[in-house]
Amino acid sequence: MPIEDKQKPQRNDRVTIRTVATHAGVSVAAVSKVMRNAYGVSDALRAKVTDAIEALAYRPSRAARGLRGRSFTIGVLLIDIRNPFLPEVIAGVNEVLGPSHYQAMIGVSDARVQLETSLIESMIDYKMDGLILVAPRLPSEILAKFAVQIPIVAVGYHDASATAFDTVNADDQRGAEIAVEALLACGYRDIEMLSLGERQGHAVSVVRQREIGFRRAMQRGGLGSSPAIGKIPIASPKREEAMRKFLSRKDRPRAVFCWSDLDAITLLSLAMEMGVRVPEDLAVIGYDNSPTAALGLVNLASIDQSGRELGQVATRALISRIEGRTASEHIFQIPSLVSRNSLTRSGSGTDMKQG
Amino acid sequence: MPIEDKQKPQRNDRVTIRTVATHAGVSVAAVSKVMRNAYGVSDALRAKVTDAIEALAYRPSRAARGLRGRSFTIGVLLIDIRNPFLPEVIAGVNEVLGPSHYQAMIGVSDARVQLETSLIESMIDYKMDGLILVAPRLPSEILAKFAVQIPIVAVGYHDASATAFDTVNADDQRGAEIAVEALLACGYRDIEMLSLGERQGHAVSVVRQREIGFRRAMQRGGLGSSPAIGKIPIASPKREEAMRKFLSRKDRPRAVFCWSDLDAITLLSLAMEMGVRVPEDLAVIGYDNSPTAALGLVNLASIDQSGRELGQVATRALISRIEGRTASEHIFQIPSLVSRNSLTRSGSGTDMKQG
DNA sequence: CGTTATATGGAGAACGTTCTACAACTCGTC
DNA sequence: GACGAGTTGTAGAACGTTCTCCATATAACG
Repeated sequence: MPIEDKQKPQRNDRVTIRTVATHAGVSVAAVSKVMRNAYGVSDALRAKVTDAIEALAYRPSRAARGLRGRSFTIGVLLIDIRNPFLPEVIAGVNEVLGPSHYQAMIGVSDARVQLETSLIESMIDYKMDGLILVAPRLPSEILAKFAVQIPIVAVGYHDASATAFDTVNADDQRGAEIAVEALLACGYRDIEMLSLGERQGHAVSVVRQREIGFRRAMQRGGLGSSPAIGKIPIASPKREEAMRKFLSRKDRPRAVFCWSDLDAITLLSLAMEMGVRVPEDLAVIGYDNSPTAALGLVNLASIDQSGRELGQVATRALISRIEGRTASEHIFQIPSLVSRNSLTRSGSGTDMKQG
Repeated sequence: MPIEDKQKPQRNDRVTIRTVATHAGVSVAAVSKVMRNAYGVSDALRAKVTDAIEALAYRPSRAARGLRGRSFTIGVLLIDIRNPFLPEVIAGVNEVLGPSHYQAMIGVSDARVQLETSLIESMIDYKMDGLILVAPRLPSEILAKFAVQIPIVAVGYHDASATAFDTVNADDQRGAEIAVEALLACGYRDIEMLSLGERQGHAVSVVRQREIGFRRAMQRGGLGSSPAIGKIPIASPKREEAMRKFLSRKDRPRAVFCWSDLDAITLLSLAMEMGVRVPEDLAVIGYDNSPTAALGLVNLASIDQSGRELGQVATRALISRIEGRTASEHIFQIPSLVSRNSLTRSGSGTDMKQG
């Protein structure tokens, strides 16, 4: 079949929408229409175009797409890549995105507000179609401002009053309550929480929510109106120092609830080094049910909040918002207890999962 | 009837390069020149423009930049986000990128060749300036084809003959030798390796390189011409089953070298469950020196290959290639041994048996 | 037949940058 | 006062899409 040659020198070897149009003998607009599944395309035209796309192995430029329309990319912002809980969220995101035509690009902010801001801006500048922010540090007003420019779903960010963006959370208050209830059920009364020492107490953060749940459950259990909450710094040398201090305290509590498995596991390790027996001298319960906690060597009881599901739900919410939903959604999941030997010597040592 | 993608992008009065130009009373080209630090800009002009940029909080659109020039973004492709070694690489990348004007965007391929290809293509389509591929699965010819379109540095990919792209590796052969030498130095003679059971043996992969080093060191130590190498599948249920089988073998070796801490740590856990004492009954040495290995509870001897440094070096290599280098570079780092209790009871006196 | 509605395809203006080519202006220098 | 040589700024053509009109062909109807 003769193809009309427009004498247009193809200096670049890249296959563009124009190459496809020429090859199929149709207009650029027609190809674009087929690509976008737009209205007003006959079966014959569609066939011609898809054949040409196939033959030329055409891939639309995301950069050019972003300039005008959608880029079919969603950005995921992680606060920290070393916390083993976060990869689970990514896995969930990818599972939902897999069959769709969207792709995820991940940025890592390392818990620095400055970098977080600039990554969000970059993602907007890339004309990404939506953002999933995992445990962002920015205040709600700032997020709301960004949300005007791009659909946003925040995970691990407790602000159910936000109207500009969606949130997806495990119920961290309830999770902490479950932890305390489990300790109480084992007969422990002298209970403390080891929380995270952040510079500014971020009311929306999962950590603060867990503190609230801890306090409520303790009060409900009749254990004082202001139960003890210790703060462990995030930086490494001071972090272990604080834990050692806790472990060697004379009035060390009988049981401890750690805000995260990360801390609980380090605590377990230090306890072993210092000859503090777990659970005989000190019962420990963590949060996240990370893979390391499940190791027989570690055997850490933990609150499970399925990062995978969180990622899946967040992704679905984001897509629905991209496709036009405007009312904000705030989704909660209920965490559950995974009982292991650090809580009580339970005989077999196999996992016991309870609602 | 066809489904039409409908979207109403909010009309946003974005600050563009044109806004800045008008505000500063200069041309668009002048602003672009200042942005790019190009030649032929007077101090007065520069001052006017930077003031306007500041006043308007102008951010250039990466999408538009990518269409014409550079996007100042580099793509990082991770084979798997759950392996705790990989976050270290990212950390190294971010450290080098931090002070520069480049930013990293990460894609996760989940070890699927199909997804890996499409992510690389996406990153090219985004007009990213360069790619760091961490332990890619694609064959060298394919990578070379991509490398024509975009600068590529492969990490954990042994192909020193590649001319189209750079490689950055720890010397995995040497690492395995060091592991065997350490086991020999402890007096163990009956040594096996537990390697990864991949579908197609990928000669460029770190795993195969470690097998080569293992064989060479064993032969050099006079321990047979074809030492035993077991294969552990990657999928979870079969994986533990294979390890249990190994641990309960009557002719189980006295010492084992695992290709990765991931496997070594699981092995340690199962050994404890099954009553196999480490190191008394079985000495174990891993690879990667991951944070979990360093835990007192785990205390796994391991070969350290500093993922952070690998990330840093790869990033510097990529930037130099983006800035014009054309000859390929193949960089090696020498790994080192971190001795811990899983290798030999070394005096710190920690007990592997929990309780 | 003429008129109108509908279905299909195309022209061409955005989108926000980069960067080449060139204009204008200042200094010397002969 | 003509002529380079150098310096500083600008105009305008890409880049590869999307998407709003608009043109044309066909069908439906009086």
